[in-house]
Amino acid sequence: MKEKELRRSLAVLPIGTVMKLTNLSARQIRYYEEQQLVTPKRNEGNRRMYSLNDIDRLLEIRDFLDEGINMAGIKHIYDDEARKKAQKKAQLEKPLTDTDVRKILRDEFMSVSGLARDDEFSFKHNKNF
Amino acid sequence: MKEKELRRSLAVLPIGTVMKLTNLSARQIRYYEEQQLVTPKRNEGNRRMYSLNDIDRLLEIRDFLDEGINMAGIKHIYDDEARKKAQKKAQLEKPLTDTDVRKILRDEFMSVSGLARDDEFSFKHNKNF
DNA sequence: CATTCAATGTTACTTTTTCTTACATGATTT
DNA sequence: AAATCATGTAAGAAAAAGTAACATTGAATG
Repeated sequence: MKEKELRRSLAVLPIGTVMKLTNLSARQIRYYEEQQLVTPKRNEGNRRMYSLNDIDRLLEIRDFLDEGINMAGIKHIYDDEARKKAQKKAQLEKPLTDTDVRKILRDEFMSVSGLARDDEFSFKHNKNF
Repeated sequence: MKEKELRRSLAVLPIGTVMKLTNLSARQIRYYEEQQLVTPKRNEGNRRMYSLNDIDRLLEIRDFLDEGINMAGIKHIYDDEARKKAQKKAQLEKPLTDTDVRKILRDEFMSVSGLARDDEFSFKHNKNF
């Protein structure tokens, strides 16, 4: 469903439309952008252009505000989300390095065997593992 | 899926966006409207606002033109479509009459059996079928 | 071949929309 | 009370879009 994703991220809506769809004022919408909660594209003439994803985000912001959460709170929520997403993505993108694999195996081994001493069973410095 | 239908018919796009999405000039888009091939909404300020359905329609028109079909031809196609759709809708709204049922059955029978002659197998004038 | 017509381009001028910036205001928070 | 947050409002400039008229081009037709 890559197609749908693309459509939802297409910046095709002017701010006037967004105002109607979200019941937010232009001032509010621009302010939320200033606060980095949305990042609309700009067209050649410097007009803000919004995607369906942006609309969703703005509706969500509106709901958060209605719930009494302030800008800082909302920012925090989105920062959290972004961090988690970035981490998950990073994991999926590049497969584990050798070092990662060694670390995971060692950790696994340790937790299973209960070994935690730097003894003959340690993998430390064992480049051939 | 009434939700989706609604979204697709929401007039949210200004002509500038439509130009980009369809690769048509403003002149072309307005001309097709003049020819009644599309009927965008207008906002309070009299600016044309298009829906996703309108976009589809315009892309289709573009394709027809590319195929060498002229306005008249395209109009005809859409008129046909509209007539068929209206008919189907009318059918769905009020259940079939006895006459309709008889006609449908006869047509079906004819096409299956290959009979087309006015002979002893004909249902013509057989009110009791 | 000259004419006509359909489809589109172009230009001029007006109105609407959007932009930025600055200042104002009513709640909170400190 | 002073500061800060979220939003409103106003001014002036730039961009987008509207209509209307005339221009161009390619295809069909007498």
